Amino acid sequence: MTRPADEHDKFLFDVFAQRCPSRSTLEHLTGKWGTLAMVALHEGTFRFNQLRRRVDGVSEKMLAQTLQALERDGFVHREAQPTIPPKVEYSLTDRGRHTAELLLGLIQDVESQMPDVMEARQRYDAAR
Amino acid sequence: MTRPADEHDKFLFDVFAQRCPSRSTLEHLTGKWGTLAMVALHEGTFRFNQLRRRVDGVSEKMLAQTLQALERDGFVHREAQPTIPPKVEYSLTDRGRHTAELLLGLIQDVESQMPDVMEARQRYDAAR
DNA sequence: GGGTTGCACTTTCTAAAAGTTTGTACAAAC
DNA sequence: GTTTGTACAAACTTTTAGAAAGTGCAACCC
Repeated sequence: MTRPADEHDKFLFDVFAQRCPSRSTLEHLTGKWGTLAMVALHEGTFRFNQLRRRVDGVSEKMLAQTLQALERDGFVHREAQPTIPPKVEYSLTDRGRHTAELLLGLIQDVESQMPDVMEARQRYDAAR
Repeated sequence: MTRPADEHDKFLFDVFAQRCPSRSTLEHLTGKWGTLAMVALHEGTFRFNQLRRRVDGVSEKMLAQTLQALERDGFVHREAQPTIPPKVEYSLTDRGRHTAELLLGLIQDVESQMPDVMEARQRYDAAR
């Protein structure tokens, strides 16, 4: 008799191990644009260029790449209409929405800590 | 009469704006090594090379750089003894510990979703 | 006592990633 | 009929990450 599957899986993945697939998934979510894309999509459905304007500073290439990685991991749903000009709508999957909430919490935490962060930076820079 | 300070600060920082200082703070935390370093330090105090072994795959240069950024932002505390050989201990500040808990939650969420992620990847790759 | 190892980095060099620009095939607005 | 917009892909350039070596000494091995 083997252990139940969910108890087993708990120990199968470890982000601290270099080769674990969870490492790349984490990077897709926390990479420079991953977090911003996820949290933007948490606000609703976006078309490609709409999303690009929301995520200030992202290049077309990187947004496409980021969205492809997130779609492949099952966080983002891509709905394309094969019309000309093309119309593609991006939204979160159920799983994506769940994770986006954690990322949203993180962003809000960071924004609220910024006054303290700015102060810490000044103290650090002054000390040299 | 002005608005109270905390209500004001809420709107002062926005990660979606390219030039907002909160953008770089978020990147320090969520960058490739930031998250791993924060969560490792959540387990306790580490010396430099000890941490390097814990965060599998990080180079000396990147770990030093990551820790400096996190120290400057006030998430990490650095305690150096000017002995030979040098002894430097890294730990989280109170603020760092608070944020590290959010990152830990994210990591655990990712690890537990990995079976689904692997399945999603296979479906995505099979569809071409 | 001579060689290796460990410490916490910094500096230099190269490989990989990010960013920029151009091209696509049309359609609608001007 | 020229410009604008769509959602990218491909080619090229710049920035960054990673790998390797250097530092200055002390403690261990044999």
